[in-house]
Amino acid sequence: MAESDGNRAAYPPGEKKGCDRCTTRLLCLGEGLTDEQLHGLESITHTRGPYQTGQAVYKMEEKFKSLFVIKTGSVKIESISHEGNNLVDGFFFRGDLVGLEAIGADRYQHDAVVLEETRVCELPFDQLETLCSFMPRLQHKILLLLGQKIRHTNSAIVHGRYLTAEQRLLGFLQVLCRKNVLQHDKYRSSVRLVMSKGDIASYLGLRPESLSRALRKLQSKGIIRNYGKRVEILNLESISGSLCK
Amino acid sequence: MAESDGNRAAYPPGEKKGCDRCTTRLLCLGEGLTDEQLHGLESITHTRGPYQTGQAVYKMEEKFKSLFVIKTGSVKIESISHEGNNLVDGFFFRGDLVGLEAIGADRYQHDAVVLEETRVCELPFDQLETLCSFMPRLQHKILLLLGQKIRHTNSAIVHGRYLTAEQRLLGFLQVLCRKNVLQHDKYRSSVRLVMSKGDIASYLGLRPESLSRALRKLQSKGIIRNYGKRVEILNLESISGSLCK
DNA sequence: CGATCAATTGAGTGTGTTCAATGTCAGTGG
DNA sequence: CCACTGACATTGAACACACTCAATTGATCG
Repeated sequence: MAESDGNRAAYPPGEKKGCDRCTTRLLCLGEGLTDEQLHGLESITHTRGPYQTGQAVYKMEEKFKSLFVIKTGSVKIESISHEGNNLVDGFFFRGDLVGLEAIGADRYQHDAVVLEETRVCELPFDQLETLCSFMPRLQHKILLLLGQKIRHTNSAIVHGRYLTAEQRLLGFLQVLCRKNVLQHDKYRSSVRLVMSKGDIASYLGLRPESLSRALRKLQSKGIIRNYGKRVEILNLESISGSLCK
Repeated sequence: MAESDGNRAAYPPGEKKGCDRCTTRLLCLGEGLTDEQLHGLESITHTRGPYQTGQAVYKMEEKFKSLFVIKTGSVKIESISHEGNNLVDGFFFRGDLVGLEAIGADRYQHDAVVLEETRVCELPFDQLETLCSFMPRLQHKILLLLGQKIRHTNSAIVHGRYLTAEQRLLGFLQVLCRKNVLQHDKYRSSVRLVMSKGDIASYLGLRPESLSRALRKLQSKGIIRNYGKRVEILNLESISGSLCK
């Protein structure tokens, strides 16, 4: 769980290369599969990277071909608004599956840009589909994931509409806490913001200025502490409270 | 294509009852399947209804079991916000597939409430999954639909965030026009609003008051004409213009 | 060390909200 | 047939929150 335990250590020497021993063991897809099935899944995957900050795993112009699982690092997906601005549509972390939005489309719907040094597993989608036909358990898992994605996206709509800037920010920090845990004792947890404030603002549907103000406000309320690229959450319970109010 | 050609006419006498000859021929799922495959699909479906205005096809409390295809009529899905208000999350019309949000969840995520006399086909999801294992084409179709759903929901987020009340309303009317066509010549089309203004407002993330003002504004601009439960769109091109501006 | 970009802060504006009042329409009963 | 009712829709006035624009500070990198 500690964040600095390197990636190398996770590959026992003598192990076969590639995804055979994926750090995350294809976290989101693999759980619940037999070893044999897992092996089948791993046989179609390819490791990619490491990508450096700012590089793209895929871009909007490219034909949709594969999904990607994040082994280490983090990724943002962004598109262009009608006005020509960059719009951040999501953040992904270790174990997350990226590219679901493009399923059934001709091309990717976003640029998937890396926020730090990042390695991923590529899963060619047509092969994944074929595999699903032989592995009902895997098929089930994929459907489940897509359902989750739909639910999550749906709740983001409510999130975006009916909540104030402060509430959105708190919700975001809460999610970030769960996904990207660094330290996390009962009353105090701290999050490293791998993405820029501008990206966060865009993701939350705010101007950077408004985000900045919201941060300051929460700090003055004693709920968080803003150290630039690191935010400390002092008062975790008040989060859920604020969200429900 | 003509919308008033009844449902009975689509069932040749002597044909087996049920969904064997679904009016919509399982529009969203069936296309591209062989007759034999289609028959397999239809063998797991059950007709439900007619439901009357206000009745629920399914409710939040119920265990997720089935997806539903709308044969005739229309449906809204709604949930409860943190503050306890009703939130309309979507509208569905003939041929649409309802319930995708619940895939992989324990229970349905919404109440699916009927807006007029409505008939649906029930598709038990576990049977659908099993069927998919034997019919890669169907599996592909389902995945495609889920992808579409994700994309659609995603774009709704942008929709909700960066557009003014007028723009949202225009976008909504545009979609409604495509789905729910009554008359539709090149410069003039008219939409019947099966749902209440309050539902529309909720769906667009507005107060009913704001929606009302937006309607008036667009009318004064000569883009639409508001006849209570029917809206005439006078100036279809200006819609896309307004959206991009 | 200056250059550049990100983040912050301030003042003024605008769009949608809130709250309250009025208007409209369908259904019901006198 | 008309008055009454209750839900839905519209309108108005004051307000709140996030936006815009502009200036300042801070961080990073050559």
